[in-house]
Amino acid sequence: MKYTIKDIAKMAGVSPSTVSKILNNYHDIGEDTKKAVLEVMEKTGYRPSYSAKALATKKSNIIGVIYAGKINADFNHPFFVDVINAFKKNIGEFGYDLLFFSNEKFASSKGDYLSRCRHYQIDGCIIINGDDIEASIDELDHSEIPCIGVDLPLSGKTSGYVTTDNYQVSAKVVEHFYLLGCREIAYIAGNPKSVVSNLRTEGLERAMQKFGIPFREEWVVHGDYFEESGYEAMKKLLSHGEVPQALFAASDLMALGAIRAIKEEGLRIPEDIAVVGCDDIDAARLVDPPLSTVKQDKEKIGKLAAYMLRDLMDKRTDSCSILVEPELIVRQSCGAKSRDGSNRVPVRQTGP
Amino acid sequence: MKYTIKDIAKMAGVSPSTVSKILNNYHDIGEDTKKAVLEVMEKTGYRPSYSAKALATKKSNIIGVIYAGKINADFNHPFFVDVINAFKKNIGEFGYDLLFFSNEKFASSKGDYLSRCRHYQIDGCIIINGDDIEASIDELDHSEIPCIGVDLPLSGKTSGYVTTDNYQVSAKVVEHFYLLGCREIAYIAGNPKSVVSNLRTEGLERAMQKFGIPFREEWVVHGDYFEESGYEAMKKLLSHGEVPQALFAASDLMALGAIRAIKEEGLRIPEDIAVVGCDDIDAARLVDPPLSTVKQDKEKIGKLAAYMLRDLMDKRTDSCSILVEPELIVRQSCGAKSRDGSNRVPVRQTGP
DNA sequence: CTGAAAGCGCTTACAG
DNA sequence: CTGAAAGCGCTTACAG
Repeated sequence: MKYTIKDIAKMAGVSPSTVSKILNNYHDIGEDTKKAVLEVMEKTGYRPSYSAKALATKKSNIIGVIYAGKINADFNHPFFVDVINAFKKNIGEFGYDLLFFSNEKFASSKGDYLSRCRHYQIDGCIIINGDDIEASIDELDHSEIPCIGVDLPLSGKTSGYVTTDNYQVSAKVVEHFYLLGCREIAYIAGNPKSVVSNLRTEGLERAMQKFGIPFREEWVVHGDYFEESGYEAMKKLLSHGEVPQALFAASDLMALGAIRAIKEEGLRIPEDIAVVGCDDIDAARLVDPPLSTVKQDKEKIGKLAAYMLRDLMDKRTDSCSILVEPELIVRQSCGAKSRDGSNRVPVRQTGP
Repeated sequence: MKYTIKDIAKMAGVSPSTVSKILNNYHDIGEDTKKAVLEVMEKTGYRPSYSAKALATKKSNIIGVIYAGKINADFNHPFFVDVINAFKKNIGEFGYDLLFFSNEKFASSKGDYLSRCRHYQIDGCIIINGDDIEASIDELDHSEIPCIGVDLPLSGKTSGYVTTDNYQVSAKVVEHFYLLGCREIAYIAGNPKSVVSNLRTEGLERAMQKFGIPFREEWVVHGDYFEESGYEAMKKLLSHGEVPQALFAASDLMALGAIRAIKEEGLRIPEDIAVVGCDDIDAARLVDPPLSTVKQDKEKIGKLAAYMLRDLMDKRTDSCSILVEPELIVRQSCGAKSRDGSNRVPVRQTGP
């Protein structure tokens, strides 16, 4: 049996308006009336209709989740899945549910995000960055609907974004290598069309400059984030005849591919080449040698996104943006730790 | 500017009823009228209000996604994330969006899934199985709302479920070991409270019986699916003094933990102990030796769930259930393939 | 402190 | 083939 606000009103001997006010925590309600109504609600297990409320208030308590642009995989993206997870948890505590747009049905009008948000009367959006962002994201960004970008700089008046400080990602690695005495650093970058990837390359270049390490173009090669491309990239790097002291790969998978190539050449890790990856995937700690890597604070990113979006929706803040510090996870592949886990004193000689 | 059905009607010189009929593809509409209205819609970029429609029709075009019971992680569960991904893709093509319930806000009434589904006028549900299922799942299962369980047998008149054939999971491993000449098979099981885990244990027992292999209680030990528990379990197994010819672990992570323990004892894989895991996580193909494993067909499970739910919602079918075949992925850890990838003739002697 | 009434934007018999 | 009217279940000024 499904009850409406009218039923409850009748059963409690009051008007629907009164019930509505109790539902919405108005304070000018008599104690006795309130108690009586609450009792009826309890007894009947009454639950207000969501769509009726949404229709009347033009508010939905629903947050839209958009995977913008081309993205390798929606849910099973190793980075975003954790971010969304943390986001869901935190925004859930504010009473919002999450609506994932299906792109398939509306393939033609897929881009028309604003219309779709209005259609559902979405209260706010979280937009996950892929490659080749559609133009209509811009439209949404600059609409009246609050949006938070993840790894995607938004500029609308009711928008904000959270990103890992991608400069720091490479800067931390460079610093670490520097302190270990490595000056010849090779780099396997990601897709040169990706904003994130380019920020990291830039960060690497700057950090090396800062430490007075020469940045050599021929030691930068691009992959596609997957293992095979890391293998190929490393083969190419080694084909020059020179062996770099250290390697930074923009993804753990590429780092693992590179390690395979290095081993095939009969070189040792970290003795001949120190390796650091990026992402901290599960496999990183399970392979041999355990892979040092840079980890993004996905929990914090998701949580910040939730809090920022809430503030935006409540009009407590204007557009805002935050950079989150990445963390360097030191395992054995970079040579800073010996197999038994103790710290090792850097013994390398600098320069050729 | 937001248009309503009234605006469109006025601009096209017809009644709202007519517009509504065009929106809903009624066939008794004059060609000219239709064309005129469509034109206005196009020009204005009109999008009907979702909540108004939902209120009037009591249909939402939204599918609820419920993670029932305690589950280690919602989105980043290695198995379910792929299932949901495939589900989303397929159900999206039927025009449905996905609503993920936030459990946090409603912690007290968390269990009251039925109310919440009615509240949103959810058209159907997909329910993901965790441990210790709440009683209210049962209520939902037996309600008028169509539900599909994943790894969760539902019994309602408008419910169905899809599961991997968990008997086959262990049966395939046993058969494989048998053909390699292994008769002494140890097993690291999962949580003894988990239905799935118990089905697999049962399947193992039966299959071994079928092949005339003795099932020894002392060679079954339980873990919690994570790496450390696999390590501990293997230590325990080896502490008996006897070394099994083969090991099946109910998760890849436990298999990797076990491999660590085996290596520590100075034993070789697969020469001394052949190992097969379960899940086919990324790390499985990246470790040394690459881990043989059993893979569930997550794509198919997600797709079937979508099709079955659609049929249930359209009342094209009654309750239904499907078992999906698992697949054995042969790599090097089980001894069937040599390092160079060629097949190896089983050379083991049977028995002690 | 409480209630009558209009309105949110659709759909759906029903009449013509 | 088209339209007038009632209804879906809430909220919100407004009056008292």
